[in-house]
Amino acid sequence: MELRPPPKQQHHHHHRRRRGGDEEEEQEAAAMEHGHLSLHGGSGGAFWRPRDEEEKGGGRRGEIKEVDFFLGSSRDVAASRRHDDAFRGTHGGSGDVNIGLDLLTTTTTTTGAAAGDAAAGAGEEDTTKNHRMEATTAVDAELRRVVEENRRLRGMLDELTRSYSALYHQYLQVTQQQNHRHPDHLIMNSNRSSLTQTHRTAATTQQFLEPRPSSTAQAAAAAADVDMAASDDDEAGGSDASPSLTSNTGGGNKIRRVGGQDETAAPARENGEQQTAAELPCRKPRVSVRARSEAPMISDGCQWRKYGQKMAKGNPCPRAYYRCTMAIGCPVRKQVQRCAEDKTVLITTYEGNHNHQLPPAATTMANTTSAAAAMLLSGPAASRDGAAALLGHHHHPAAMFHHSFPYASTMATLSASAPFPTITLDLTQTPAGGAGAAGLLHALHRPPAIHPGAAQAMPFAVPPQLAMYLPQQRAAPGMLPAASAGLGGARQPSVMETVTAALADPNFTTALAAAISSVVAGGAHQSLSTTPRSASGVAVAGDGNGNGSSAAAASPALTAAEAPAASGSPPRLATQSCTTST
DNA sequence: CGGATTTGACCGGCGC
DNA sequence: GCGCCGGTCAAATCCG
Ligand SMILES: [Zn+2]
Repeated sequence: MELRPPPKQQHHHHHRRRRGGDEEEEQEAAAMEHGHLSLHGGSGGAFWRPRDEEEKGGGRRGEIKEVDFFLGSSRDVAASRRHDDAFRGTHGGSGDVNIGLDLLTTTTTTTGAAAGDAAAGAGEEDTTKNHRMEATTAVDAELRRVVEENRRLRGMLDELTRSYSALYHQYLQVTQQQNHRHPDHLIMNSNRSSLTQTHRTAATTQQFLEPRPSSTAQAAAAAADVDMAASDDDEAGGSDASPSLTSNTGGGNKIRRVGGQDETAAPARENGEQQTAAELPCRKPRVSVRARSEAPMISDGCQWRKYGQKMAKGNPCPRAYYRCTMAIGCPVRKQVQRCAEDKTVLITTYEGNHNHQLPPAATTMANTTSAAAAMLLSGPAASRDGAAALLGHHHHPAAMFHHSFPYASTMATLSASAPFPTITLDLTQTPAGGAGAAGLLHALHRPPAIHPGAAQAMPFAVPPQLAMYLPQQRAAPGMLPAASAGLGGARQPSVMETVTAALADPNFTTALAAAISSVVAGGAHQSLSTTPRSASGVAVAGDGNGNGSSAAAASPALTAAEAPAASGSPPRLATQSCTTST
């Protein structure tokens, strides 16, 4: 810093560079200072404005679902209870007779005795009463049955959701392993565990992925399952605050080294850890989205700060560089550029994983993207099937995929070219209404390095379902050197299977969730009609909590739900080109 | 006044 | 080693 030349000199790059390094340092320092950084993240998550939901019909649904999900076990009871009440209320309202019954219902046990007394009084009445009694009991029984069933369903749903997540994690894990086949014993371990038990795996994975050494907690966590995961999250939150995590998250970020002087000097060291950690041989995967939009930038639910603009050699239109500002230190970057041929098409490329939670809208997109990525990952064959499925069979996972992920309706392309693997989602050709029809899924190449990480790298969002359980994970996966290993190897098939499963699952879960929630809610049915889209909702839920701020972890569902209170970011673009039709 | 943009310079990688 | 090129920085500027 001292060395820094007069402000004016922009020509002295080395100095500048150095400065850059400093900045980085500063940032880190800042992060550290705010031990509660994680909190920030959490709050951020909280403040995803509801606006997003409002923007989009689908969003709302997601909301609801989300609640249900999270509530999961703890809130479950309450919810069901509520449900019961509602039920009863309805009944009473509808039938006059019922009113009486209702009362009786409450006192079921006593009924018998009471009846007896009454009987003593008068014969006819007695019979009537008996009848009524019977009716009452019958209804009551029915009601109970229904409630019980409802509860069961909920349980199942919960379970499903959980396993799905676990599975997904597993999948990620496996893929990762393959990608960097490094002799890490850890990897091996994780692998084995993954094969054995899903739940456990999830926990393990988390650990594994987790940058910092929290081995002790792990065991417990592993055993514990989801809940444990939550606790881990807390921990994670703490870590978030720490610089290391940040760096990890940044993954690909490279810190610029200063000119010689700096190097010689000690200063580098502090950064050192970050640098090394951050520095990766391979570029992280990217996700790019093509959408029609007049606006200079599509609204993806995140806040971005422009940090550069350049004229790309290929086209007349400049390319703009943005950085995510939703959370301090969020490493995610994106570049926006108009397509040379068709200027109405806006190409947005995302890189990195968010270190914070994303707004619902963003999550939806993220889901779609990740799902698409997964599909692509699964390999050419799978994709082919997928296409076929689109055309007709709805049983096929791919078909479901499209159903659930509106954004997917178009076309996803995976390209290995360039230093980084890139997944491209083409949203330009979709007719507004039809999700299924036009959609086509393409897998062009199978670049060596595509892995779930890519999905995570995804722009808008963090890994969907995972986030919930693996707060920190986002950091690790994305940056792994893709190059090391392809999906290749004997393992591949299993991976594919996993992927398929993963894809299939979400839908099911989603649909189920939608159905249930709508029923429970008694009000919102839209979800059913529109259906699957709700998947996003699910994901959102997961994300919200997942991100790991301790706060979030503490009261996940609540946080997610309530959070969207007030953050005023102006409802910027109407451009949901992506959202709606584009 | 603080935060976001603008914009020209700077850097590292890559191909020649 | 040089120049191109994609990215990034950060001073200057804009804007609410
Ligand atoms: Zn972000």
